[in-house]
Amino acid sequence: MKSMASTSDKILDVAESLIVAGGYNGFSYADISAAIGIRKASIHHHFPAKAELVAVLVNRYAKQAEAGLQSLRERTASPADQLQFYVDYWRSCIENASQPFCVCAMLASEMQMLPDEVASRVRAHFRNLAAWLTSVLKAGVEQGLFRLDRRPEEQAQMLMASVHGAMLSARGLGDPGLFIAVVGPEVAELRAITP
Amino acid sequence: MKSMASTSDKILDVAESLIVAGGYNGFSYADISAAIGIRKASIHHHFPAKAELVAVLVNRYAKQAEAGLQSLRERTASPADQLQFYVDYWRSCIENASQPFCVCAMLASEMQMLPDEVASRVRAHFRNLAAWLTSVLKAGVEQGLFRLDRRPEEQAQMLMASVHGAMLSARGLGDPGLFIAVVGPEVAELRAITP
DNA sequence: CGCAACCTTCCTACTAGTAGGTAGACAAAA
DNA sequence: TTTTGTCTACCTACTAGTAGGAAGGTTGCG
Repeated sequence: MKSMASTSDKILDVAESLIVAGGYNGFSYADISAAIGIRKASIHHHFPAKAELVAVLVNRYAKQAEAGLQSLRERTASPADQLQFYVDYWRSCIENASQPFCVCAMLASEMQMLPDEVASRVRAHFRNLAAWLTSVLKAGVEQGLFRLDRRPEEQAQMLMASVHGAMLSARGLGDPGLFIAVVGPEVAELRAITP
Repeated sequence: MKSMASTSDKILDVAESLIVAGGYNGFSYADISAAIGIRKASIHHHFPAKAELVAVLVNRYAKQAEAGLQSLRERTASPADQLQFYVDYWRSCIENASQPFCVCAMLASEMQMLPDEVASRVRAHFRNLAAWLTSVLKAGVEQGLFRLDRRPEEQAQMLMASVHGAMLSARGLGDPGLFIAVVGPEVAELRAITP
């Protein structure tokens, strides 16, 4: 049997899904308290302040994401497949509603009123993700798998925007299938243009 | 002299900019009260409940947007120029920080915890925007200005996602210029593929 | 006209409930 | 014994929302 998560991990897990649902101002210690059967004060023992809790949460999220992307790049030979796996990961998250939005994308929309300690970590994750996409695109170009119309840096930003925008459309229109309907062709186009 | 806006319009104006900054849960009647020098109770006189205020606000926003897009289609001959004006509108909003995010995109990210009366209006605006983009693309194809790889409906969804995703990237990375860096090429590509 | 009834807008003063956060007691583990 | 985790009980500030009334304009009517 597993499920031996520590209390602080449980707190972060619940907070994460609450943030995905409603953002930084969309949840409270009371919500977490109710969800995991612990008093508010006990949460303050683990995370004295809300800003700190979310900062730790974003740290953990970014670290997991980076590890996932890193191992994806190591284990998967083709940059084209790396991109496909990345997109499929989000497709399944959104379609089975397990995590229908990116934590950092959610927080990025509220950037203007986020505590500094949170905002800077969100920015860092955006930079990391853009860098990973850039490196995958570059590798793909070197291997003759992709031919890009733009510089890899620009194309990576365009791809990242598509992914986040597609999440937003899926939410806004209440149609999970929209995610892959938007992102799928965008990725396919990179592979198709191989003259 | 102008600036003879009614109190309820002032309330909506302030609420709009507060929502753009922090979303539905990111503002309170007290914030509006402080911004326009009126008591909280007076705001409740105009808008009894918060959900109603935001519903009216989204209605107004969607109506203005629809009128703007409609007149753009009537006054501007080329579908290619219509698209360009649309994108440039947002570029200037973002670059001079006058309204650096779409109200409905902001609310769409919080969709899961929005009151029904607000959520349905946000969905409606997304549908309207997608429909407008679709019709512009269709007209462009008919006039031989665009040649799309996908059906106009799909291409419109991809374009809408790019626009929203680009707004998010500009925010998340704190770089207003990113908006046009992402959306510009996306639009240019539609025009370029005219064999 | 004069005057009352009404309506709109705003106010002060309040409610019940929730926000994030604190102090200190207690039990179990190291 | 000290540390760790949890608890009860509490605090202050703020949340959306309500009650009741004052000021001023508008309308209808004798």
